[in-house]
Amino acid sequence: MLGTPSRNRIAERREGVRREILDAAWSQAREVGLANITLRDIAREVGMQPPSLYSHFDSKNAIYNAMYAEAWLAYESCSAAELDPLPEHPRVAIQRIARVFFDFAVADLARHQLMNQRTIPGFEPTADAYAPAVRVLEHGAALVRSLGITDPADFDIWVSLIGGLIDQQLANDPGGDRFSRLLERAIDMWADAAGVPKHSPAATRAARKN
Amino acid sequence: MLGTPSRNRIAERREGVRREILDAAWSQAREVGLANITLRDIAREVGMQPPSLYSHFDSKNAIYNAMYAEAWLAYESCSAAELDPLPEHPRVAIQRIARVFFDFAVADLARHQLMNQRTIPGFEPTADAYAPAVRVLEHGAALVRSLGITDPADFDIWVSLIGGLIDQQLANDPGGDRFSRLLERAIDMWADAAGVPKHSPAATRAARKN
DNA sequence: GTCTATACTGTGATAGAC
DNA sequence: GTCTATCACAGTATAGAC
Repeated sequence: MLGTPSRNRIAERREGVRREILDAAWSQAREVGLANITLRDIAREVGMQPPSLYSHFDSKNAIYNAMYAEAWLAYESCSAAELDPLPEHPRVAIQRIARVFFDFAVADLARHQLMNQRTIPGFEPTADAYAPAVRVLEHGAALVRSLGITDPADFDIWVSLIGGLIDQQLANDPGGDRFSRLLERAIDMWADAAGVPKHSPAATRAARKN
Repeated sequence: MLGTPSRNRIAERREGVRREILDAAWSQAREVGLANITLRDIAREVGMQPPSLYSHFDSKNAIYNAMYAEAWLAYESCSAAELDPLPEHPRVAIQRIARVFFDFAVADLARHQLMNQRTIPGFEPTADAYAPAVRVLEHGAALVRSLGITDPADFDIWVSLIGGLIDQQLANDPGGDRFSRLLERAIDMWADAAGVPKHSPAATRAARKN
């Protein structure tokens, strides 16, 4: 058995190559745009011949697919870190969730295009890759419900509002904060309409006693 | 001079060919997706050889450019028709503008992608083609100002809200009305926050007398 | 001026030797 | 698993017939 790498070692190495390919794909995407990456450039950055990529991914779209899953998993752990503990005050909580999502999206145009827009012509994520995305959305919906928002229409409007501001920010003021500045105000507007309490839970409890 | 077509005839014919090419491009875009049209398919639909397209357009992006201008011009005349006369009641007016834009966008995915998203990799409209778009936006801003909304931030939020609902409708419920149904409610929410009068101008005038 | 014929470059993808 | 060789197809360019 000496000199024969174990199954684990082989799997590790293989996983390492996949990582290198994906890292190269991300760096290319940020450099030339998500839609403009080429297998040749990725291969060159990794240090192999273009067809060799096919030993690790079935197609270019399979690379996009892995990147898609990766992006949503990254957001999932980012939000887990940033939104725990969730502020007790519903207004503050809803603002915070919106802000975390907004900033994550705006921080990386290529990633946002992949996660939230259908900007790659033939690409659609597989069910596996899509799973984290629906998990995040469902988690957000549950959080909003826990704040007393029962009408699903309110959740849909909340999502649309945040997404709309993100798109405008990236399209019409990239690198700036023209729309980012408006997020709190817009969410507050929504919270007023949806009936999110303006005061803290403690104040709500105190008021209820009267 | 007999048998020699006049300058006008030639220009007309030339313009006719341009129209045929653009029509073919639109029909292809709706069939296979905006980003997936090819010069070969366009040429075949028009009945000429692919390189002949270059007698009429400098490049594929020049075709996109003409389509872009055309789409915004189409919206400009659509909105002129649908929004004249603009309802006197500010709430009704703001709802109507939003609805006209929403329906125009949702009616044609390819057109919306071209007008409002940066979905074509290398394409950016020229200043000429962009002009109708800024005209429409400025016209919308002026309309909103005329309704008493003086803070530009309110206009930005209004635009983001409509755009966000359009994107969600097209991405998550194409052909349906899940988000279309929410437009009135969302705009009303915005109008409340922006201070658009709830009652008619006549009622406002009457109230002011007290 | 316009169209045809042909070719060039770059793309994703495949086959088979090692 | 990686390589070399090659394919099919895209957008693009140009030379030359009409």
